[in-house]
Order: sequence, then structure tokens, then C-alpha cells
Amino acid sequence: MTNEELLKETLRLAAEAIGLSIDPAQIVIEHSRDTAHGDYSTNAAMRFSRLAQKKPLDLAKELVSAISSPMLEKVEIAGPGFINFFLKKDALQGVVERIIQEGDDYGRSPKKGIKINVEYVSANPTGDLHLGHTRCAAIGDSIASLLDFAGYDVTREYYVNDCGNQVEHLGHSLRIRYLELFGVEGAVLDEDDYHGQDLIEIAQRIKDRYGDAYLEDNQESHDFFIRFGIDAELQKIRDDLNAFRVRFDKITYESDIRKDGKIEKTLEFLKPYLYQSEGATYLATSKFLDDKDRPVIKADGCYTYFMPDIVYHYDKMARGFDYLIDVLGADHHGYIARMKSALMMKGYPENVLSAEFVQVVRVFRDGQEVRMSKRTGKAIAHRDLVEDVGVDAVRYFFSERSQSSHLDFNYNLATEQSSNNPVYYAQYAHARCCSVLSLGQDIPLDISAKELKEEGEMSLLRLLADFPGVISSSAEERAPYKVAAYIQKLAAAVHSFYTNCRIIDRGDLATTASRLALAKASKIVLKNALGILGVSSPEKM
RNA sequence: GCGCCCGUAGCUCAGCUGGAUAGAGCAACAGCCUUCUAAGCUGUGGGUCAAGCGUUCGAGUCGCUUCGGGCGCGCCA
Repeated sequence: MTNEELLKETLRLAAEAIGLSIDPAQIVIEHSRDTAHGDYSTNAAMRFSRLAQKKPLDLAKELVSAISSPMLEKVEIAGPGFINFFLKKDALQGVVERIIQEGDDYGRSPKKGIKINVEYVSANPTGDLHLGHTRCAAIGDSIASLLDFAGYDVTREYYVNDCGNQVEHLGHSLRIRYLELFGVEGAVLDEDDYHGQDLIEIAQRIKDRYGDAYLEDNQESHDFFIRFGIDAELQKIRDDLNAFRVRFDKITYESDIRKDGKIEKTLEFLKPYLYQSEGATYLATSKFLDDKDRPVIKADGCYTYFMPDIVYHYDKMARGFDYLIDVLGADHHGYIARMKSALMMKGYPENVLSAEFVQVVRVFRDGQEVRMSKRTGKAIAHRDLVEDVGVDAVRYFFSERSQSSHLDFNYNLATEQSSNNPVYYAQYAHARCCSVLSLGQDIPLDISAKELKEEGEMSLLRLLADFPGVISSSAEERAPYKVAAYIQKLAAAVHSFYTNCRIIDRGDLATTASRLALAKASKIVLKNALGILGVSSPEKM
């Protein structure tokens, strides 16, 4: 248990002793901003004063007199009714031993037995990934890691739209590029085709491998260009994401979702909610959460994208997940109400599906915004950015802010590799811990950390003790940026400790042994935290 | 017109189910290396929390209104 959990329990017991029943989840324990206010404080006496029908100060006095805990040095009442807790030193020091024993698992919660599917990126295989995908990849992967650390069984999933209009355009575009290589006249891209450079390269590969075998326009070559295009594009996407340390446990193809009459069976099931209008078939999603009904079959008989998506989400639920999370670009926010409605038609509760909407990234280079466009092919591609800036910096920068906020990415600054970059600040803290541990490797660590007493050491201990709580609250809120904020605070505390407390002092081995243990605990927590964001922890810099 | 996100220091952003004096990084300024990595530390300055009204012991946080920015509102995905 963390200090905060222990204090909550202590408070609950004290409340019980004076005849007040309170829910520990309702208790707020926070760090005291000022050390004069102790290590932790709570507003419980004010919060529960109405429930207890007592004045906050009176309730605080009663609670304090009923509090007993071996970890507390003293308890004080301050201001309008705050209760301030002063921990005994060994209660703070104890975290070092715990961290060193748990190692890579420090901060990890016990398995909850709850299965969550996180779907993210799911870019159409029609071109290179752009910056919007980059942010979805960083956010989605970090959310998945957070949930995993918080004890959920997580599956990372990518959905490939390999059917429909877009792949027709892909096939056509690729065919045109292929014809161009042979100088065929009249081969021109349509308005809706893909104009990116990458298709020229893929066409060249086809020419190299198959020569002029697909010059004729028939069903075989039509299907060939689509299949080849999808496979080539998807492979590039997966390579790019692997290099970005983003891997998927499961890839689902829309073409598989459409197989074996699954769509038709689902339509049959949904029949009570279907109706015809102007030749199209609509699903009455407005009977649930949506503001209007949505077409599922167009007048030309084709399915809209929504129809296979419904089958896909039913498929995910049928695979035994308790919750689904879709990480989507913010421009898709209208989508969630209709999909939740479709899930509710199947009897699932509203909250089985949640969406994380990732706001747009704006890139500034030389003081000017660089606009991106998939159509014109003049975008800053995901791959180019990662190659220029490095995986660590991009992963860090792209999860550093709340996904619901717009992100301004300063390309110049991030490629500068200067000390302005917060990711180096954190990695440097880790490298310094490694360095000092290496220099003192002959000195046995004192994992009781009992010689620690400087204020800089104590505040570092408090932060280290916070980590499990930071993980679980960040996971519940799907908020990787909170981990980034924690990393900055922790790195600052480590640098301050390193600078202000001489760690290795051969004339005082007792203090040295405690401080080395603190350095080791700091290194472990930094590495675990950075790992959740997909950022490496170098031992030397 | 309707819906979603956002508006906090010069810039980029935190601010934890409403709590003590609104914070951090960058930028600016002043110090600190013959000792463990100066990619660092220590200190200073910087705010009508977009505006107004309301809710209450207490509002950056909750509600309403207005203003400003972004994104949606398709038989596209």
C-alpha cells in the first residue's frame, strides 16, 4: 500500500471510532505544498462536516484525537480545518526497499482480471502516416502501457480498412503510376486518387518484378493493384510503427469482417432498428444516443463504412473484452455516439466503449506553421519526423500534453537536441544515477535508507512513493501526460539531490550506502515511468 | 444554427471528484565546476486565471450568458 492509501485507511478507522461512516474513495489526501504543513494533508473534516453535522474544526479535532498510526510522527489541524500529517522518517525511507525489491514491477498493480481492447492508429493503407497518426500512436500506445501497468489485460489492436472506395482509388492510382512508367498516354490521376510520391515507388517495384504483365485493364489487374498496394502500404506503416516502438497484438482486416455473411447476419439482427428512406437503409441510432439516424446501406446497394464497423465492434466484444477504447482523431468525435448506440442495440451498456479523441498537431518550423495534406503529398511524414528528431523525443513530446489539447510542435527546437528538451533532462537524471552507482559499485547498498535526512532526500522519497498512485490515476483518466509531468518533477528532484547531496563519500560509508540505495530507487522509477511513454533510459549520455 | 475541444505568466502548458499564498518548463536576469556527468544546481522578476453574472464557508475548477480560436454536423472514412 502507498502512503496515501494507508492514510486514507487510518482516517476511515478514525472516523469509524467517532461513529462516522465514510467511503475511503471520497477522501482526498494530497501533498502539502509547504513542508510546514507536513508531508500530506486532507480536507476531510471540511468535506464531511455536513455529513457529520459538525463544524469543520470540531470534526477535525475529534478525528485527530481518534487517529492512531505507527507511521505518523504527529498530526496537526490548520486553517479552516485541514488535517496535516507528519510522517516518521522511517515511513518515508521504507519506500526505497520496496522499490529495489520490486524493480521493473514497482508501480504495477495486481491483475484486475479485466480485459481491455485499445484500438489506435488504424490508418487506411493508402499512404504514409502523417503527424496526426504519430500523435495517436504515441497516445494510444502509452494509454495501453498505462492500463497494463495498472493491472488490466490489454490488447493493442489495429483495424485495416482494406475494402471500399478508398482502396479502389488506391488500386486505380497505383495502376496509373504503373502506366506512367511505360509512357502510356492518357493515364491521369482522378481528383479523388492518391497523389503521393510513395505510389510511384511501389509502381516501380511492380515493374521491376512483373514487367508489363499488368498493362491491360481487366479484373485480374484491377484486383492485383489493390492487393499489392494494400500489402505494400501496410507493410510500410507497420515498419514505421515498429521503429516508433509501437507494436500491435492483433491486426484485424475489414475484408475478414465482411466474410462468411457476418454483415448480413448482423443486419438481420438489427432489423428492428432498420428502415428504408430514399432508397437507402438507415439504422435508428437516434433511439439511443445519436442525434440522428445513420445510413448503413447506400442507394447503390453498397454498405457505408459504418456497417462493417458495427460488425467489427460486435466482434471485439464477442472476443471477451470488458471494455473497448477507440483512440481517434478529434475530427471523428461525431462517430462515438452512433457506435455506442449500435452496441446498445446488442444489449451492451453504454460505457463498454469509450473514445479518446486526439487533437491536431501543428508543426512550426522557422517560425512558420507547416501545413500537412495527405492529398498533395507535401506533408511532413511520420517517418521523416521520427528520423530527424529521434524516437525518444517524438514519443515524449507527443504524449507530454493532454490529448484533448492542441499540440504545437516546434520542429527546430526538437531537432536541436539542446538542453531545452525535457526528454534529455529526464534521461540525464537516469544516466547520472547509473553513473554514480557504477562508481560506488563496491559499496553495499543500505536499502533501509536510514541515513537519509536532508530535505532534498525527503522530497525525493515522497515523489518516489507517489509513483504507484500516479500510475493508477493516470490509467483511470487515460492521461499519459500526467506521467510526463511526474517524470519532470522526479527528474528535477533527482538532479537536485545529485547536486546538493554528495552521494559517494568514502569517509562516511553509512550515508553513502543509504544515498546509493536512493539513487538506485530513483533510477528504477525513472526507467519504469519513461518506459510507459515508450522512451528509452540510457545508462550513459 | 447545433454539437465537441480549448482560452491560466512574453511562449508552450499543469492545476488531482471545489480548498491554505495560482504552479512548471522555455525565454530574461544574477550566482555556482581543482571532488560522483554543468545535457546540471541555486536565486530573482513576471498573472484583472478571456469577460460578466450566479451557486457557497470557499470558484482557475461547478452553472448560465457573451467574446475569441480549432474541429465536426455526408447515401465520405
